[in-house]
Amino acid sequence: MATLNRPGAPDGHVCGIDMAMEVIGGKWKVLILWALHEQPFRRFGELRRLLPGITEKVLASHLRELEADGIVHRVSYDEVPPRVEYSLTDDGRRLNDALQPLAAWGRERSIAHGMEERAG
Amino acid sequence: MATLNRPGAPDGHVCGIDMAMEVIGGKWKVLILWALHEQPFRRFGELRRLLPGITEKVLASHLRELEADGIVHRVSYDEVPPRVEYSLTDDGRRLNDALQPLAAWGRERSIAHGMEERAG
DNA sequence: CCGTATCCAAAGCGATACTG
DNA sequence: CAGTATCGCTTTGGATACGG
Repeated sequence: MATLNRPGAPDGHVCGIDMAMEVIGGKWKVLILWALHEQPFRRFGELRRLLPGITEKVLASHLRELEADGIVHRVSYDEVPPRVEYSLTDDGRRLNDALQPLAAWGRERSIAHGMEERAG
Repeated sequence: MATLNRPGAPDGHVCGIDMAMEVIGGKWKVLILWALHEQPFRRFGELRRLLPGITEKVLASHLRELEADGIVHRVSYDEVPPRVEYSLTDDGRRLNDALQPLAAWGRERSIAHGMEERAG
């Protein structure tokens, strides 16, 4: 024992968190999850509008990675103009649920820091 | 509504997760938290041994960032040879607690993937 | 023992232009 | 509408050597 789960560690898989971090590690990924969990599905342009500042390249690549990781489901309709719908898989919904305590921690923290600023 | 909490978004601070991600975003940070939560404190060299593959530079800089973020507490004893003890702050313990559902999700996932490999 | 200093490689991200 | 292609920058992390 006594080592954590990095590749090369004698007895890895102790805490499981870095597996999760690899999935949500991209700069915008948790925000994509959040945007998807509010609705049954979202279209590409809709996500782009919900994430001001993201580029098409980054949105597309993050969506492809989340799809490869089984977090996001993609349905492409063969129409003109094109229509593509993104949604969370069951595992994606579980991931999003598991993220909620972390979100709550972040919110508490931003409130506390806001109070500091007003006090200081 | 309808936008998330990136800088520049009209009504940020909706989900709070990216604030948390900024704190735990470094490659080894969640592992450092995990290593610290098991004991009241850990010494520098102890952490280095617990995290096989991490370099001294990265460990030191991650610890300094976590300290600046109020997650880790550092106590330096003026002795020869030097002794420094790192521990979680209260906020660090809360963060670690908030990480547990994510860790559970990651463990379930690695189990599921292991079964796939043995089946395929 | 507990770090810092320096340099380098790789990844990630952003800007822009273009396509089916 | 929903992407892909290309390029360059910035950030991050790794290797190694050295210092209090």
